[in-house]
Amino acid sequence: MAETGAEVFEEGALVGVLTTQPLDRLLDYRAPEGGCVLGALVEVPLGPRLVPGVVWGPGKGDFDIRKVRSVQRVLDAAPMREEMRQFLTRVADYTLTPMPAMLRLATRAPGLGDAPAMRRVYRLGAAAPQRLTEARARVIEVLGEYGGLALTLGELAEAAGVGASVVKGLVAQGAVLEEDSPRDMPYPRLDPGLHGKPLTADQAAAAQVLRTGVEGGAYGTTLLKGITGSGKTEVYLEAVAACLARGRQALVLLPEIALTGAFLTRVEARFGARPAEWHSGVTMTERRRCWRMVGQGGAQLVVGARSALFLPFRDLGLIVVDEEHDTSYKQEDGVLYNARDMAVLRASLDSAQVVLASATPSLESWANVEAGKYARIELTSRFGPAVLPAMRAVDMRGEALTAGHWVSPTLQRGIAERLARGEQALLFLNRRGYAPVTLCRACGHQIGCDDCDARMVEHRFLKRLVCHQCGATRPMPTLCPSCGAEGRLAPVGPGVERLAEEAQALFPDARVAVLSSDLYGTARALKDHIAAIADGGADIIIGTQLVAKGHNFPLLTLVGVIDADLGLQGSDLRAAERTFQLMRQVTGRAGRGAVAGEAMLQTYQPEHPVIRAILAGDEEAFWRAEAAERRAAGVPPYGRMAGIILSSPDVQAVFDLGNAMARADAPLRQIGAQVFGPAPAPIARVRGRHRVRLLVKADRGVALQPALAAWVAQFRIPANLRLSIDIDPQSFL
DNA sequence: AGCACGCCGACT
DNA sequence: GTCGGCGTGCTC
Repeated sequence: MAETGAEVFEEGALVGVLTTQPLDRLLDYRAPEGGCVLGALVEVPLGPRLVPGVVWGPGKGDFDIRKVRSVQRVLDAAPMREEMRQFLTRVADYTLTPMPAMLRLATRAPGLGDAPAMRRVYRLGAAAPQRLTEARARVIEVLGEYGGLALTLGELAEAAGVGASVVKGLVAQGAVLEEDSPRDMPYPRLDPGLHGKPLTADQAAAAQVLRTGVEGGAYGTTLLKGITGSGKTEVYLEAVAACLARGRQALVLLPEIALTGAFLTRVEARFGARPAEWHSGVTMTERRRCWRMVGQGGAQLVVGARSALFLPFRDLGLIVVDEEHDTSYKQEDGVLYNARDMAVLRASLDSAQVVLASATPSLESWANVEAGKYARIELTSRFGPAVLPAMRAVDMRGEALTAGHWVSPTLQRGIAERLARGEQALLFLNRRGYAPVTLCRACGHQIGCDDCDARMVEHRFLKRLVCHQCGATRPMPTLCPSCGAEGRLAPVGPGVERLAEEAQALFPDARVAVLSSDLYGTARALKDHIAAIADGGADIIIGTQLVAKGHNFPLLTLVGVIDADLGLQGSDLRAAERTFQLMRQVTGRAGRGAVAGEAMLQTYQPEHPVIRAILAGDEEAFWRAEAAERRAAGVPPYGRMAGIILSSPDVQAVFDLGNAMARADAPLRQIGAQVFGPAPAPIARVRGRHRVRLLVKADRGVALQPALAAWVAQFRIPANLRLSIDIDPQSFL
């Protein structure tokens, strides 16, 4: 496993090349003139085209030797390191992604195939200028001022206030030298020795623990927990400093690119220069520079989005995953991976440390701490113990609510009180899906599926109840199966828009604002909107989890959680987590605002342990109750799940294949896994493609991926049908 | 992924 | 008789 130096293939030797073309195996080529090393980035002929690839190993020699062609050329980039090749292989195995797609992720640099971009620069020459005109003198003066620094023609002409011809004239005389230099410059050195903000004793102790970890030079993961204002960033920047001081590279992952600007400024204040940046908002030129410099060691610190995990670091010593609980770490990048988990994998291969920072860690990380896999450091607030909002449950079984309404009279009175005092109220919807749950307004009974733990939802067109887990349907009953009340069954679960309408109807004079990420084109527009609202631009705010992202609302004193029950029965596991996190974040602000906050949780199950733990504000109790729920249901992190999405313009085709897959489940039964579905996917149609979802549930510790691969391999997938596998899906609707 | 080859309908 | 539809198959 140790890297055998630089393994060299002599010219003409057979090499196995992994290309970015969707072929499921390596292709044999002959090493080019001058040979090539293992891991070399190359360009190979494939049919009529040239495609990028990586020399992955010796050739197998099982292909007609007369048809083997030669590697066209070796690209001018650092060869892919052994750790990186292993990382790609492991991520591919875990996420069941074909290797070419992994390679595309790892070579997503613009201009990779190009020769290193050069630019023409100008510096002072040896010869003295003839006929020293005023313009010529200014050029010489500017070049003198900039010392040895080379300027481009445009920069020089502008600085000297002359035309390009003046410079060219001086070049002709030899008074100014014209030369080519690489366009991609190393990033300015960061100085880990500069002094950071003074740390409290608490923070200094935490920083010391992280520093010790980094200095050990081995793998380890630490959960760094601390509420907003507890100095998490300062603390992990100390770990970054220790890493840079050892000469290793560091990576800080942020969940949203909107957060990078502020973070770069903090890095500059701490280390005296700005680090490399990697995310979708960065220009092509800058990306190329970042990718190359990371590979050459000209970038010490990268701040970026999740795809930065696939940059070609030479010697990565530390990965910080900030806001590790954030769900945007798991998203489609062509490859479905969870950046938090893959950061841990990459670090373990690179003998690097991981710091997972969050005020409200994910249950997965909490469970890993409990299991002894991660260390944990907790920062207490410098403002003293957190002040929780006054929280109480609104027992919805006793509230007079008509169908289609969600704001209980109790919550309504609370809102009226706040509005009268000129304060703000937030109505919080903690769910992601769109399907409402069917429940009895008399007793709170939720109609569940006979075969699953999931609740059933009303399908408007079919006028039947549908289980969104397994797809089973049954007629809509008129009587409650539990208490027998007639006509009290209703679909519950508003969308933000309908909730906003209801709030406006209840409070005609109030200004109602909806906060939803899909309502705004850009992150900037959204941020401005949030700032305006926080400033008092609205009286009632309707929002989903988005609101819970670290914005300060000084006027906000009442939070109403519309349906605190969602998620208690497994439809969206993280709903309870989000409710709890919101309570924490409101807490974080209450300490700073002048007025005490209040929270009302509308629930049909006030005695449920998870609800009780939220109300008690007892974090450990909440985690334990939530962990117990999930353990009992056998869902992550105590069981394993995979979602399979089939999509095609042809509805019949997706259901046919889905049903066939559900029947041919022998490979899954072998490992004791179960298949549910097919059922319509959470978003049943996307851009004209019908989507169907199957869910696979297995015990923890079984080899799920090989079984899934064997299961899927039984079928021939028609050309216009796409099958994607989502390991560890975020929601199971 | 491309881009070939290959076997069945409406055109000069 | 051909031009062309995109369904299967190959690319080292």
